Amino acid sequence: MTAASESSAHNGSAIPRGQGGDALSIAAREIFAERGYHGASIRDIAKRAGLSLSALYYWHSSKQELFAGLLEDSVNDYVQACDAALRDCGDDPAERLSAIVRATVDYRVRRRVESTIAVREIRNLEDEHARRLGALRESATRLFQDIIDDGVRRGEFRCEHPAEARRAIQAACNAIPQWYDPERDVGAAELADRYVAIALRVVGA
Amino acid sequence: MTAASESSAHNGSAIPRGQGGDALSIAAREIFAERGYHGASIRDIAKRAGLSLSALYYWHSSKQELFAGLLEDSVNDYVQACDAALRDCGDDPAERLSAIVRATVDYRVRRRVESTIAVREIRNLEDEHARRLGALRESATRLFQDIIDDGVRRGEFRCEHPAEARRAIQAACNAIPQWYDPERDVGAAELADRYVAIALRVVGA
Amino acid sequence: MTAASESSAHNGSAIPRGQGGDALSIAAREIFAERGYHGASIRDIAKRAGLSLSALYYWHSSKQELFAGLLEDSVNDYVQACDAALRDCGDDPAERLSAIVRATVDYRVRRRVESTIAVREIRNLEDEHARRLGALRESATRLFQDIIDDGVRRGEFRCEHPAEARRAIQAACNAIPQWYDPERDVGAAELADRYVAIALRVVGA
Amino acid sequence: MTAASESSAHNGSAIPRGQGGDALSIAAREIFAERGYHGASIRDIAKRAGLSLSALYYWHSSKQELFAGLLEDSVNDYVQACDAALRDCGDDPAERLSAIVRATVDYRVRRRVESTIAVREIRNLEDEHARRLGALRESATRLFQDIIDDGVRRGEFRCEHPAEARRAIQAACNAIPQWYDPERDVGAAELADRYVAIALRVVGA
DNA sequence: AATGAATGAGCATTCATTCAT
DNA sequence: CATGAATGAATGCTCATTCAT
Repeated sequence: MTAASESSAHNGSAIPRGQGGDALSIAAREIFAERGYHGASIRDIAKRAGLSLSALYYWHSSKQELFAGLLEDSVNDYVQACDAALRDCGDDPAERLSAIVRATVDYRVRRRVESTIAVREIRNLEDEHARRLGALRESATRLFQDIIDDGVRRGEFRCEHPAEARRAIQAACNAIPQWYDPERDVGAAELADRYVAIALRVVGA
Repeated sequence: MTAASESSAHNGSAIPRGQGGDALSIAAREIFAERGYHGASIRDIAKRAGLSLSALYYWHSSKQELFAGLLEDSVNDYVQACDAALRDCGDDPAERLSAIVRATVDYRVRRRVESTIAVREIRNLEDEHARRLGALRESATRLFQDIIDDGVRRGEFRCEHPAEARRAIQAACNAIPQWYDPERDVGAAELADRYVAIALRVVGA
Repeated sequence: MTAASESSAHNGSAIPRGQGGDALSIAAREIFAERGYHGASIRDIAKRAGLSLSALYYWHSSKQELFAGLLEDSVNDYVQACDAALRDCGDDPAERLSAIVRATVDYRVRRRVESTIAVREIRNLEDEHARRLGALRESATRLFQDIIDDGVRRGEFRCEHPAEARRAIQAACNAIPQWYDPERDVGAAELADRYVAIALRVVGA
Repeated sequence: MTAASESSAHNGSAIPRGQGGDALSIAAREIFAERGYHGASIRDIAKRAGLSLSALYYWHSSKQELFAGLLEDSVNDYVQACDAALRDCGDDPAERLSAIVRATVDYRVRRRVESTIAVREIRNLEDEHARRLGALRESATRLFQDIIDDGVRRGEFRCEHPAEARRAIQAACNAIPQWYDPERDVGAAELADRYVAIALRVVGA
């Protein structure tokens, strides 16, 4: 807010670097995931980060900004992971669908905490943040949809209702953080294989 | 926020004496669905019901009880709908899977508001309520799982990971209230047909 | 409040006769004694009496009236008991002091519950009630003081500070309900003997 | 209500930053003494301290803790005053009884406000606090009882019921804050003399 | 003689946030 | 970078009381 805010802290990426900032981001992620946006109190977040309430306000200008920063980073990372996966493969629809499902499952497993928030708490974003995140999310949706539509057009997928197919596949992947336990369940790679198989069946590959 | 708030009880004419309980349940359903458990304030619920805060406490002993009652009713109804659907069909796994998917989609469409709560807000139940609802939910899960396992055993379903198949199918159905808009999207029956088709593909029928 | 209030219910004695009224008075006595005026809720009083809240309002026009009625009856009874005790004895100061102490101890033991209230909760009376009860209490105080002053004047009591003596004796008697347990401690008669002995020592009889 | 409310902290000049805790304790003492635990609202306490409701919660975690802290401090001080008084005198029972009565009267007069609370409001303590304070109180009681029992054993006191004697003496001292008015009544030293004389008579010294 | 339904004011407490240092 | 102290608005809930029957 003062001179300090000209430093690297508040410069676009809403999650700042530095010890205090990192601890806060981690704590916020956990607590938002555990209790949801309204159930989480910034007091508890600061306490878990081992910092004072005022320190939190040094790094983030409000609860909403802290929350939005988390979500934005997470969804950005996810979209980038999808882009990267698609960049590394040809233009065969089945191959591309496999790649994006694999990227999605992988992300939901490896970053379970953020995913919990991203999947369930988006409605708590306000105004500007909501618009920006909504657009990002839609871009991910379009990645899926384009692949499926392309497969149908080429005759490689037999699928009468491509929009439903896409929703079903995304819903299945997005539900993973609700039940997945890394200590009890299969690893990310194996799980991805299984969801790829399911997705291919859903589109009638 | 959209259709829901127009169907609210607070529409000019006052609530007839003695019918406050119903108005409160309806208002609570809407507001919990819109804002989640922690985001909903009992003051707002009472206001939408057209009653005073104290009247809410005359009918329900706490916010948690009001919330739990809603969830319990909803999940009970859903399980009964599944049971009824399965009672009316033979023992062919494909037929049974179709029936339960159809019942699920139908419930999620017709009772979108409760479904939103039941699907997303269960974690906010405390103690006793959580235990009871957890058991009920698990019984619904078992209905799905038993059908799929049976189909695999009989060789009618080709499906290497039946637990994953079940999760995918349930996740897809449970996501419906998040996007479905009765004014824009297809009717319940048609939607059920589409999800039955998807489910049968997922299990490899 | 309506025609019913012309009956025997609200006619001076604030504690009405009749089943409901009695049950309420007993319950009120207990709960006011247990939790004090502000700690007691009329809901709990009605519940312990086995009646509805509205029934309480049939018999008593407010919490304050119910409370004041209890106190008034109790203090009236006490003053009458003192008067009666003094009427039955001669004019010897020691005899009279013994009589009034005996009457006081007896009342505090036999009507422990009311005494608890009368001793500790008088300050919660409002306006009119406070004035009336204050006067009554003072009349009891004067009974004590007159006896002691008389004894001093006659040379039967050797006592330099009669007001202090009176306060000490009353305080000792009034503290009885705070510790007395009828199942563990000596009976009322024996206890009265002991306090009479103490009182006579205090005034230097 | 009378002298107390004039000594309140809320007298025009605002509370200096960082000294809110003291102002709150003083205000709480006064208001708890005036209205009792349940009759006192923390809003009123904060208001009299010249602070906001939230500031009260910055310093004290709950109404109960605030209340218990006051009581504990007061009873601790009293027990220490008794200990100190007894440390400075020989082992003659009459001398010791005089010392402890003098300390008690002195405390009840000098710290009338806390004494009012400590004497009348202990029953409103919960759990842990109640246990701790109960033990402290009992230790004070034992100080009295041991002195009296010792006097009886040595033949210096003639007293058939030492427990009753102790109760009477304590009750008389504890009642002082209920009637004592520093502007109208004799000073602490003179009052202590009078109560010492009464106590010595009660035990038959 | 009593009830079920409702109310407005008040309760203790927690919230996100700000200020001064 | 970070803190301790403070705030106003809101929270879930209970209170004494009243209304209509």
